[in-house]
Amino acid sequence: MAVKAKAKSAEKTVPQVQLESRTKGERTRDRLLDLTYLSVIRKGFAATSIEELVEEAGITKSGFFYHFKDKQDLARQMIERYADSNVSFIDTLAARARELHDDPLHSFLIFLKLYAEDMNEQVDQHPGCMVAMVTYQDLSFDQKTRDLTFDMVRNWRAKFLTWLHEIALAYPTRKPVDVDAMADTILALTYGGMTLSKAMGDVSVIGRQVLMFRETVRLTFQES
Amino acid sequence: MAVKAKAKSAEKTVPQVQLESRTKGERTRDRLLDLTYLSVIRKGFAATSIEELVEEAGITKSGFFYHFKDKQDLARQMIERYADSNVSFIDTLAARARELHDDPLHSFLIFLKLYAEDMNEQVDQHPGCMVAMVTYQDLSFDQKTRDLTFDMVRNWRAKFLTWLHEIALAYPTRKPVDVDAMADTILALTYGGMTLSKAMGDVSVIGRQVLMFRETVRLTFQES
DNA sequence: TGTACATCAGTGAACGCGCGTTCACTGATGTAC
DNA sequence: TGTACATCAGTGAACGCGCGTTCACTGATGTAC
Repeated sequence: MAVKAKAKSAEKTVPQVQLESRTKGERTRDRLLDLTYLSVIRKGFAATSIEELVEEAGITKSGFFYHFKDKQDLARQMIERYADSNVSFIDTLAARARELHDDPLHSFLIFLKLYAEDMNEQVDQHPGCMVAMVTYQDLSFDQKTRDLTFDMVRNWRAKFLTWLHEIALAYPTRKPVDVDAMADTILALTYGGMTLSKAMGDVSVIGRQVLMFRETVRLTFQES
Repeated sequence: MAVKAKAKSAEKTVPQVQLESRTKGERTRDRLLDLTYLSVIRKGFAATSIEELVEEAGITKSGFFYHFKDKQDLARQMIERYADSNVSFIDTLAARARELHDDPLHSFLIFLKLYAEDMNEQVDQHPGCMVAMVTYQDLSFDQKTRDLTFDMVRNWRAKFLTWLHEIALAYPTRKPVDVDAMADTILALTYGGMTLSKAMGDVSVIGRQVLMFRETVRLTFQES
């Protein structure tokens, strides 16, 4: 979420008031996508009305249809943007962990710690609950949108799997380890933990689950 | 899901055709609740229309309002019935496990095995995804309905917690164990595993996750 | 620098459809005497 | 056993509201010459 704008500013010598590199239309579109995201998480996609979105965005309904072909288009664009930011979130965290330790196991343990901390902070803006939404409301979203979501899940899963294979190679164990299931565990604990933390009103659930899992990973590969 | 009907049959000597002890109205109401459950899981509550439900049930829309005050009433009754069957499902499994072994740890391990097997079988009819639905669509359901759901979660959690405390007492460990987090893990893996298995099209996810967790429990308390 | 045209980012009014809900009515079954 | 009434489990028609979508139009900004 760093400050990114302001790429090429003043070529006309006159230092115009250009604090924002995006056009007016792009800003409106982004605002609509933000509002959609929040509403979908709170109420589901079917209960998210265009009427309501445009009121919050401060434009008219017809203005909405200038930006989006129809409601399905809105869903697709929202999910697309969400998936992108989500993948880059994980990539950043993974890169940081790799940076802090060369060994695959130790960097993975660091990654899990960073992940747990981040999850505790993100409280209500949980990334990933979108996956649950799309999964359980499969008739509200079209095929393209669902595919985007599931690709994201597979993407995450594949990343974890590669990493775990690397670890398994460096740390051979006596008993065989089900690395596939291990890769799934992070995702399962994330999605389930989010549900649970919302239901119980306790934001620390995911973090604690991930830390417990971290201990399991450590013990699995480090049984001296 | 055993055969339950047929309590008091023929008091009038004439052995009337009374294979079903429930009245006609009760049967219709139950059918509506079944259809609602399936539709809510597939599309969410807001996207579940009364029109559609009554068509599938073979009655008219006004017939629906004979059974339910309004749409919220439908949600409440559906969740209520669902929560009841869910609690009794867990209770049955737990009782069976206790029956098979006296020791709290071993019966718990048996319980987890039974639970894992059941989850693999229930495939599409996953109990508990209702929790995710209600949680993520909190504005579609009224307070009463949400409370019912969250009470169910707390109910489950409390049962696991009691059991784990019993185990911790019988099997003291060197390092302190976070039993609260452990109780949450079963729920988190269930809810997250369901999401994941729907997203990946792989029904075995929950079962494998629970079995991995089972191993963790065993190692935690049985480190010789 | 001024004019002509194109694109951007919308507005305002209208549409038809489906949805939840109401209301007066009804045929079948149950119960009282 | 027959009649009177009550309850059960609905029907059929109508309602108003909100929603997604369309369409003709428009003021502001950008670009070409």
